[in-house]
Formats: sequence, structure tokens, C-alpha cells
Amino acid sequence: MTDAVEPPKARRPNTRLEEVARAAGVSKSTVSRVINGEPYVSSKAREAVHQAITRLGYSPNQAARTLAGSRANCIALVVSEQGSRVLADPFFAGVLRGVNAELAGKRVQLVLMMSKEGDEQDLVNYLCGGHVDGVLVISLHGQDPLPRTLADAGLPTVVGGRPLGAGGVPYVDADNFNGAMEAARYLVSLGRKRIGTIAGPRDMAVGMDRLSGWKRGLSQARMETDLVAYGDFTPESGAAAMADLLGRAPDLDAVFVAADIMALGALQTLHAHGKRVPHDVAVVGFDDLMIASTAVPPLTTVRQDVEQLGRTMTWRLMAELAGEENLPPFLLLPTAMVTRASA
Amino acid sequence: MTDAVEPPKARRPNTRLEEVARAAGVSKSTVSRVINGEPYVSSKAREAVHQAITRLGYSPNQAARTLAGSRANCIALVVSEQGSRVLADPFFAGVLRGVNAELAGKRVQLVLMMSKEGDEQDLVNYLCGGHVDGVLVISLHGQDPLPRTLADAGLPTVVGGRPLGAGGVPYVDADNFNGAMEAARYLVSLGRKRIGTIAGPRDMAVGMDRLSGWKRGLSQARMETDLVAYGDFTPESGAAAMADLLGRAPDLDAVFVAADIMALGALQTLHAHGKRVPHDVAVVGFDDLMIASTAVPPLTTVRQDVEQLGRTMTWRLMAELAGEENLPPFLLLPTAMVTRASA
DNA sequence: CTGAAAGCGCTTACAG
DNA sequence: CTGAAAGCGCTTACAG
Repeated sequence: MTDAVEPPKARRPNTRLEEVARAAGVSKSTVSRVINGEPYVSSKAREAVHQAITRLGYSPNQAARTLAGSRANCIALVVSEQGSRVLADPFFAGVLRGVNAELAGKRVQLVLMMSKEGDEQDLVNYLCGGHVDGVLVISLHGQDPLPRTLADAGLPTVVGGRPLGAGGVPYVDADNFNGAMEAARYLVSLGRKRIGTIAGPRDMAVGMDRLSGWKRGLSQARMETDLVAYGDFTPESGAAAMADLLGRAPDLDAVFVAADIMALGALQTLHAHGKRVPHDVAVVGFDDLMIASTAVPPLTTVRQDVEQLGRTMTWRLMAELAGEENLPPFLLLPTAMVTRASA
Repeated sequence: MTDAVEPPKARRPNTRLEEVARAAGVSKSTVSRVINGEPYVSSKAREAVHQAITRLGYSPNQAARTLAGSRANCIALVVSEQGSRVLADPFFAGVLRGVNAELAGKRVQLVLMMSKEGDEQDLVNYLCGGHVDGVLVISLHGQDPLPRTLADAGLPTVVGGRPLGAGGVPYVDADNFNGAMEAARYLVSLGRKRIGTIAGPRDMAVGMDRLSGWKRGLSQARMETDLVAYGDFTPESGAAAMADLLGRAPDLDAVFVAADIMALGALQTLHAHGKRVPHDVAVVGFDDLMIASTAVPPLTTVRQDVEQLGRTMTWRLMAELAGEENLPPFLLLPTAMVTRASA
């Protein structure tokens, strides 16, 4: 035997609060108070504790804090798996960046959970089990009762994107209605006469709100709002919807596509049909994804700031956890037209 | 005063293990054993406990489990913020889906942490503080010492994408070298004579490995490997690199672009220069993003399965946590050419 | 402003 | 196969 037997990994115990207390010459209570930023601590004691913490590289045991205290110091971001494929990756990643940015410096962890078809009960049990202080929910579909369930259980909850089936639960959303209306007005201002739209899925508010905005924009100009085709936020569905629209209205000269990712498919169809963009058909998208600027031609679109969405959701949730009152029931973030070559 | 004073939120205590024990007519120890799937429990007791758990909707308090036991039942996914912008969103979202898929059914939570410039020490303190059982690290840049630091601290760590500065730390990666070599060979087989490449950043293994693969593919055909331009995984950098290449070699008739997102920019430049794709210049990308198929023309590319990457990383980490031995030090996932119109 | 003590809800030897 | 008891590392009244 040349190999020594692996010694039983002596899991070196971490620095504990007690050691910090000893090093600082105070009691555990005082250290705890300093860590939690409580007011009644002498600056001398506070100073000593801070130094000891730094010197020892102390990091409080979260499990113990959670168990002893009443909060988990942890919030959950719940993503519906179904929705995550549809709403697509840039949305998800952007929101996440925003959430993290807002959480920076706060001692709050983010746990990520994907809700899968069929395990809703497990999810609700877990979330309501005191493991998290609050929940952020995104990419909801249809009348998903999840936010209502969580809110009813007394768990602070904020939804990203207006929830269709959860009246009363606070949410943050881009101002999809006005963004789409502005896009429609822009196309009208360009002198376009036959304007269609490729809308998002009927069971998501983001789809319906953008459709409503487009309708309003056209109605105000006394134009027809009959040219509607639906897609599901994939390039392929955008291509198919565009073909549908072209078949129904050969004289179509503009289209508002409710998502850049579908607009890419629409551009492909227009190209295949020999339609020049924007000469024959003007195209406006929505989202302003990174790839919008490299579409052929570069896509005119309505920008929404998804990172800001994540930040705002988190801010709203943390404010509620902090006990602030009279918080707004919902928040709408502004959108902005970005004019490029396609319209 | 018409409003009643808000009653102090009577935080309804959750079902506890003790109540389950009482309902099942056994001791707390036995309930704990059942929950943790330990072997020495009579099937009768096991059955009673399971029923009680279901009936009471019991969800164990993770904080208590963590504190009492030695594991956190939690792993971290660490994303370098800098890297996350570069590697782009689809990568991140795909990996995350894979991680979640692999974690499904296991009672292990995923906490997400973004490492920001300057807070590395906090991050290391936290991770090594016993709050997580293991760490998944992605989108590393340069010689980032993080994985080495974590591994040295005895924390099981798996890196996604070959780490440049962490020899010895287990990693999972797409087989970038062979994928790129295959792309180069494919262009050669098409009869192309002057083949360039737009490579990724020099400080990321993914950039270097794809570049090496391309070089090898051309060398084997005794072709020049001088036409290299560098980008940073943005469409804009791809556009600029393409212009550079065209300036250096007007006779260029093919280009391997190390990422689809850069290929979009390259296509735009080629278009602007009046080059027809693939007639004048054949283009092959890498990744097979959703948008590759709606590029104009649809992009021939090398597919990597990022979701599989996430699953494999997680599997590798969980296997180590389970105490399995003789695990592979690294794992390379196969790539596959996807032929479309651009080459 | 400070400290001693109880308790959060589990897991884990230990004894049987 | 099972149970009584100690202990994980904090926070929080309570008393001073």
C-alpha cells in the first residue's frame, strides 16, 4: 500500500460569532446587533466588532440567522418553465441582471426556481414554508394562479409583466400599451396606409397590451385594425404570421411586430416574397434586442429596459419587506422608439 | 378612528417535524430518517410518515436542516458579471435550464451569485462559509483565480467552459476544438481557397480553442492560417472584424466566425460590401442560436448544446457531493455541424 | 448601551 | 429498527 488512506475530511469549523465576540471583547448580543445594523451600540463597540470581523474574515452562518430570526434573508425568483422558452432568453437574463444589481450590497440571497408543469404544489409548499421572505415571479402564462396563491398565503410577491390571473398582486411591467401605440402612430406618420400587426400569444398580457396599443394608435388615425396575425415569440411563428398577413392583404405596406425575435422571421418572409424593407413594407419591432441592430435591414423597434424591470421588481419587493407603506400597486416603465432602417 | 390597528402579523407557525411525528405515531428521529431516505426504517413506519407528511403538507425547514446537519442542501451558480455580458444571454439561460433540469426532484436549491469586480473576497467568504455544498462557475475571464481558490478551500467546484487559470479544477466544456476543426474542413471541402476566421477574445478558452481548431483544420489541408481577426462576441465586433479581414484579403472566399452573434455582424458587413453569401463568401458560425436560422441567409453553424452543458456540470458536481470516486477531471460535449444556406 | 439565557427546527451519535 | 437528548450558530426578549 503506497497510498495513504484519505483522512476523514476535517471540515474546519468556520469562524463563529462567538469568536468575533471574544476578539472584540464584547458579548455575542453586541456582535449580533452590529451585524444587523441596530442603533443602540456604542461607536467604540461597533468599531471593535467591525475590526474583528474583517480580521477573522467572518461570514455569518445564514442558516442559523434564518432559524433564529424570523426572516430567511433570501428571496426567490420563480420562472415558469413554459414561459421561459417563450419569453426567450434575453428577457430572462436581463431581468436577472437587474435583480442582482438591486440586491448588491444587501445581505439577501437569490434562489432560482423554475416551476414545472405538475409540481406547483411542491413549489407553493416550499415558498410558503418560510424559506424565503418574498418572491419575484416572471414569465407567467395565461391565468396562472401562482401569484394569487402566494399573496394569499401572506408571502410578499411581485410579478414581472402584468399577470392576467392575479388581480391585486403588485406588478411591474414595461408600458407595452403606449410603446405599441407610439409604434403605430409612427407608421401612420410615415404615410403608410395599410398597417398590420403580428401579435404575441393571446394568453399573455404582454401580447394583448401591445395589440391594444397598436389598435388604439390606428383607430385614432381612423384606420382599419383588421390585419392581425398571431405568433408565439419565435422567429418561425413570425415568418408564418407574416406570410398569412401578406396573403390576406397584398397591399400591406407596414407591419408592427410585437417582438424583435418574431420580426426577424417576418423580415425573412418579406425577403422571400420580394418585398423591399422599408420601401414596400415598413417594419417596426418591440424589445430592442442586441440583434435588432444587425438585422437586414437594421430594425426600427420599441425599446424596453428589461434590466430596469428586474431592478424595479426587486426594489418594490424589498421596500415591502422593509415595511414601507403606501407602495404603488403596480409600476409601468417607459419605452422608447429606436429608429433604424426598417421603418 | 375607522381603521382598526393592523394586528401584529401572527406568523402562523408552519407544520414542524414534531407534528408529523405525532401524527404518524413515531419519534422525530424516525421522521428525519424517512425524510432523508435512510435505510433502517420499517416499511410500516415509513408509510405512516409519508402519509402524515402529505396530509399536513409538511415542508422541512431548510435552515434547520442546514444548521443541524453538515450540508446546506444548496449549490451556487456563480456568473462573472463581466463574462455574462460577453458570453451573452442565450448561453446563460441555456445553462440555467440545464442546471434546473438536472436538479429537478433533488431537494437541492440553486442560489445565483454574480461576481462583480471588487467583491471577490466577499464572494469567497460567503461560498466558503458553509452556505453551499458546491459551486458551479461559468463565464470566466482570463486567469480568474476564483475556481482555484474555491477548490483549494475544499469546496467542490465545477467550471463551465475550460478555465484558463485553474488547472486541476474539474470542468465541462463543448468540444470547441473539434467543432471548429470540422467547420474549417467543411469550408475546405466546399473548395474554398482563402479562408479567414473571426475569433473570440484572446483571454477566453472558448475563443482560443475555436481558433486552434480552425487552424488545425486548415493546416491539415496545407492552407494558410494567417487570416485571423478578433472580436468580443458582439455583433458590432463581428462587423468590424469582417471589414478588417476584407481589407487584408480582398480574395477571401470563406470565413469561420467563432460565434453566431458575431456572424450576424459579419453578414451585415459582407452585405454592405456587395459580397454575396455564400456565392462570394461562405460563412460558418458557432453555437446555433435560435436566430441563426433566420439570419439572411440562414446561417450554417456548429451547434453546441448549452442546456446539456448545464446538466452535465450539475451531474458532475452532484456526483462528487454524493462521494462518487474516480470521476472524470473534465468532460467534453460533442458539437454538430448544422448546414443551412450560408455555406 | 450591554450581557446571560432561551429557543429557532432540525440531525446525529448513542443507547437500546 | 427506534427513541431521548445534545447541539448546530445565530437572534431576541428580558433584565440591568
